Amino acid sequence: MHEIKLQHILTIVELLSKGARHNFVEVTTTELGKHIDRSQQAASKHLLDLENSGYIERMKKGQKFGVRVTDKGYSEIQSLFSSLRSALELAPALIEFEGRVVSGMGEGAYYMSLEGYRKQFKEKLGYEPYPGTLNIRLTNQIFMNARRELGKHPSIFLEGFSDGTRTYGWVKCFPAVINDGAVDNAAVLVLERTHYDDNMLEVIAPMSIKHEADIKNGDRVKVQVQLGQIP
Amino acid sequence: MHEIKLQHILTIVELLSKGARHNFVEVTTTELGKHIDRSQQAASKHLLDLENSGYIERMKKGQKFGVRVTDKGYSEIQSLFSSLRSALELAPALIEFEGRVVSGMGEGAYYMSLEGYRKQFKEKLGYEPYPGTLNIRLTNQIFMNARRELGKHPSIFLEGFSDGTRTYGWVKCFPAVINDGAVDNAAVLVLERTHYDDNMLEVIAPMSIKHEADIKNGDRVKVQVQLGQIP
DNA sequence: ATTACTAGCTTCCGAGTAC
DNA sequence: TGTACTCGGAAGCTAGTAA
Repeated sequence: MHEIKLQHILTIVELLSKGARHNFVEVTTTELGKHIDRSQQAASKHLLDLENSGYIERMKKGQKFGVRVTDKGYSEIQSLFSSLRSALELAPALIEFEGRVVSGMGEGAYYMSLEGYRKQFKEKLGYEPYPGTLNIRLTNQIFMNARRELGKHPSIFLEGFSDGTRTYGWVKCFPAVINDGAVDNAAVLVLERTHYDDNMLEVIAPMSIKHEADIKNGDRVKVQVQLGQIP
Repeated sequence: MHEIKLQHILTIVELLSKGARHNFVEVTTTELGKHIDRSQQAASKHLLDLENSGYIERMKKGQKFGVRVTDKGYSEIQSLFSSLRSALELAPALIEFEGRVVSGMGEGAYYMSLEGYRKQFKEKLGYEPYPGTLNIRLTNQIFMNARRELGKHPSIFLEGFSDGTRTYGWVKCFPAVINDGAVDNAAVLVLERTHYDDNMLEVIAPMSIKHEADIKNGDRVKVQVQLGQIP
């Protein structure tokens, strides 16, 4: 895969940023060492190794050297660059949860039916949720941790409001898919004032999820939250 | 600059491409070692080190581990990515030459005045060259090497032609700047059939370069060839 | 000034193996 | 199966120094 030794990466990068792609640039080993945070001797060794491997070329220029990165050296860095890019970009923006359906306490359904939320659902999600949230108890510590950090990610944000008597907190919605597509327009809710623990996941959809996905209380269920779809 | 150890880069990249940015993914040290071309023990050590440094988080998941890259780990990779990008992109596409002006042999000027070339100059460079090329003898081995490889780069290409009697070879033109801008619309020529050595540089411009830049035979002169401006 | 050799130290890795 | 310990060797680094 990567022929080049990792230790040499910073050295080539430093040379490239000095313009050594097309020109022989004057670089002293002392100066180079300082930039890559190594000793002068290490820098010298790097240049020797890189030269022997055909990644750079050097020309005596008085006492110093002129150094240039070869095509071979350049393409090695490009290759590494591509690896990094795909690792960073392809990181699927998708958080998976697994758990068991538990009977809803009716509470979520009540809040979601309030006019102050319903009109925001309609406006921002494009539908009014089926009256009744799906409650999922997460089974693994891993998922509980992920649940706890869900709120950090960009979300569809419903403002809190007041009905004169009391105030209601904000709600963050995360588009989600149930059981690999059995329901594909659900949303996981994160409430400002949650009434559950971190091991509970509350999910809504335009239709009854239990009916659509044919699941009942106690069944295992998979929820995939889609990140990166919110502008 | 980069806190992360270079040896750990491939490990994190591998984890990220498995989706470990947002989820705890199951990875065995054996499998991981195989991907980063190290032993199982090395992979295990990497994970331990990365965990202790706060670049990844792990959760026991049965016998295996669930591994996730933390924000800290992610931003380290992003930082390295940025370094690579600027090294690759900012690599100034500019080749510098230095040499001394020598008296032209008149030959270049003759060829450049031929109708077959002149109309191509007008069309592709936007001007007809001043009758008389500037001839520069390169002073340093470094520049001679660069001169030799100049022809490999993308250029403004003038086709060869025949006048019935004899044929004339192609000419590659490279936009160039003389003495830091004294003349900024010159062009270095690389001829198919060069009449000079690799240590000679032939330059044209719409006006007399000697007059514009106030130089005479024997003077030192700097020529900067601009690459990457040719589509 | 430079570059780069040598010696010695530290880090990293792989094999064997415990759990 | 897994992970990760110890240990011996290889690789990488630094300091000193030669040229």
